[in-house]
Amino acid sequence: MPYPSQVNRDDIIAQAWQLIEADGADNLSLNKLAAALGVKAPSLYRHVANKAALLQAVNENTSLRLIEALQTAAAQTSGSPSEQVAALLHAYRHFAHEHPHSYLLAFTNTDEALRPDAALLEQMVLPIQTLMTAVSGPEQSLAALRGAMALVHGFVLLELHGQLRRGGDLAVDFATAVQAYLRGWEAVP
Amino acid sequence: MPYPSQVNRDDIIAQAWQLIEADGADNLSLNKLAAALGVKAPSLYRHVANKAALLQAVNENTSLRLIEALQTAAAQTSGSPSEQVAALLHAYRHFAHEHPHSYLLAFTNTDEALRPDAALLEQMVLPIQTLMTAVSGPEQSLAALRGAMALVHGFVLLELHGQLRRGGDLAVDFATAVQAYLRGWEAVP
DNA sequence: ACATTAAAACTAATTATATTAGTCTTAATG
DNA sequence: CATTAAGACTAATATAATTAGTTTTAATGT
Repeated sequence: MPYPSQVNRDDIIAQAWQLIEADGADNLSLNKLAAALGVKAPSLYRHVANKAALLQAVNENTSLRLIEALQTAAAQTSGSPSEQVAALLHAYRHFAHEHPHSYLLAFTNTDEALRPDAALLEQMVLPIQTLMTAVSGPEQSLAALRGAMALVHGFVLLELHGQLRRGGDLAVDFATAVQAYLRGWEAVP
Repeated sequence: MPYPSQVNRDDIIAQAWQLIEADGADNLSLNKLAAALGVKAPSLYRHVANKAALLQAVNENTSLRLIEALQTAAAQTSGSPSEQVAALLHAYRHFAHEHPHSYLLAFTNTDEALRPDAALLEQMVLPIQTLMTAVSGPEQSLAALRGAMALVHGFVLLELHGQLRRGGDLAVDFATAVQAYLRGWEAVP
């Protein structure tokens, strides 16, 4: 192996993840990343096609972690289907709060190439979908799932982007909104 | 006045808005913008402090247009408070679909300095807030408003970011989700 | 008519970043 | 001990934002 320092693809992605967690994707340059790994920027191209591919790998990492968090939460939840959905939506929000920069990079990206792929997204929402179907019935299950995801995702983004600045307890308001939404599905005419 | 071409701050912001509408903020460079105005990039600094200030002005423009769209919709709506809220949420979504790039730039921004200010945001949601209060009662009106905004904003972003790719009619699913949410508030125990 | 001023353009330079081309180092292999 | 190839390096290029310093020209005052 050449030269003192040595780096592999996984190291690079792990380090990128950490820098993004700390400072956000906007503040990640390949120079900084390389420096953190004790290497110069061009060396990274030995392991990663380009910055987009790197960020895509970071995003896949984020998706996998979120999937894991939701599966864990699903395994630990009990109660009525509605209560369990609520618990998963809270777990989802909790993840976003724990990893705001990674969450934003993974799930609010204009760049087609950086988006998590469809299969991963499906796997991600599967636990919620299953329970939601029990709440809404199978006919409307996709609409009900989409509404649920919109509600959490939207709430989280409004929080992360600083658009809920009028006070009050955001955790309580989130719980209240989720309950209203689920109650609406239970009260189908 | 000096030199053949001449440009003022409003021209610059209007042109930036148009380029962003067409191609997204990621594809706007000061070079392109200046060229579209028949001028060189450094000339822009005579009228705008820097790129951030320019984008901030563009975002304010977007907010004002959205405010106008919602006020117009509010003026034309009739029916029960729930029906009127639903109509406003549809108008909101419609605006986002008509102006996806501008919407994303204005409302999904990590950069503190680019965010629409609090007063403008309040003005924006005021028509929705007023009606929502009639649905939820005044006690819970802030939570109810936040949930409604989260639902639309989240739904729109999932759409714009290509995360609802499993078919079905998204307009119908949106309407369905909104109805469920509002029904939930009407069915408060 | 002419000199002055000031707004607003310009060119040239600086910094940062991603990326490519071409070179050097060294561990492993024959 | 020679060769090879992975993986580092330096140097160079292109694009962007931004700053410094210069030039143009309309308007103003004498």
